[in-house]
Amino acid sequence: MATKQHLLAHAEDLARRQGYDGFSFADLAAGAGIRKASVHHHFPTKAALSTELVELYAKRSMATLRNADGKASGARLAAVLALYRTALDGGRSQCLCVAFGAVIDRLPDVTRAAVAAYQADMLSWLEQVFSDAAQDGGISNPAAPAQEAAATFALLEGSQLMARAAADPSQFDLATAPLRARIQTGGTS
Amino acid sequence: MATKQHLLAHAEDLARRQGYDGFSFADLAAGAGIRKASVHHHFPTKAALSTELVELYAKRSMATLRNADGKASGARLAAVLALYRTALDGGRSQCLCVAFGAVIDRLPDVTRAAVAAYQADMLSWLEQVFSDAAQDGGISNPAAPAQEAAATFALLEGSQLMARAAADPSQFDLATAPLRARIQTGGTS
DNA sequence: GTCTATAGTTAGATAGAC
DNA sequence: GTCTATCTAACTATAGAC
Repeated sequence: MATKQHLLAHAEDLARRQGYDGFSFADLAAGAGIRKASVHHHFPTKAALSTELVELYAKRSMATLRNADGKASGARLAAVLALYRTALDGGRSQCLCVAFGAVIDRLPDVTRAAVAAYQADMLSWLEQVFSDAAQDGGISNPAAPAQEAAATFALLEGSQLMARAAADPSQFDLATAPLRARIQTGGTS
Repeated sequence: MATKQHLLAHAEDLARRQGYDGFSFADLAAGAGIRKASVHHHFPTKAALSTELVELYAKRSMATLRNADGKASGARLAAVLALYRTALDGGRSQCLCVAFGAVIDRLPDVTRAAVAAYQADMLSWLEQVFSDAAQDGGISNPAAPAQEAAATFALLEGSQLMARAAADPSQFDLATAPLRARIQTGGTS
């Protein structure tokens, strides 16, 4: 079981940095100190491995966000900003669904479905945040929640992409500054 | 020369949809009706081909934007929104630098530099738009131009990513709606 | 400018021994 | 659960004939 966890961790790291076509069973085998054939014992196909990767990533991400449930809308928006800032890892990495989303056409059907599900969950969670913001005033200038959720999700993914291409993680902070500025620290506006 | 143009066009299409590791000399050869070795006559290496691809893409994109130079800030912002909406091609494709940016670690050095240059040009152009907006009032609620430029670029790239992962191009419009709503059609506010 | 032929490497996946 | 061995296919790239 420890081997499987090690394989998953290494696979996630490689997949996030190099993309779906950028990691192989050989890479994972080398990382775990076993042979390629042994990796297939834990994950029959790359499709199965990738799907499990996305599902675990989604579960972990949503669990992190749900820790903030109950807090005011501004605090929850700050939480999702922190989640993506952390995932950037100083420019070393990015969200798994940025890496996989960019090559969505290349993914096995099951993996593509897992990416879409992750995205739908995120959007739904964000929509609730902006819906609550209209009540508690925790975020200034609120537009329609569905628009705000989509715009926020796109901004977070795009900011990671931009920061990494520029090899400058501070670009993430620059791009998200206007959104962060909308968080009302004083509670009800 | 016609063959080279055909190879470039096919390569761009594949690269944007499938990513750097998702297209091959074999694909290009098949598309042009020639052999793999013949493709190497036009482009010695994949690094050279990819770099030329990015440079041509950047040149074409910037030329499109410069057509709007001289117009008011709001019209120029609308132009860049249209550029990315068009590049999405109904969900069929995406900006070349979204595809390549997501696997920036995998790119040859020269190609990575070309992607970074494209991004720097775009950010510089956007910064001027928001800088002018502070004067002509063509965009409401203007924050610092460098922040606005970064946020806009990230939003455009992220919106493409999101729309394609959701297999729903209207998600691009949803995500960009709040930004579009800031364009003041009446000229000076 | 295109071809055949091929080198050298890597990929995902399987069979069957231990 | 890990191994050796192997398969088939794909990859980038080159040499040299036409």
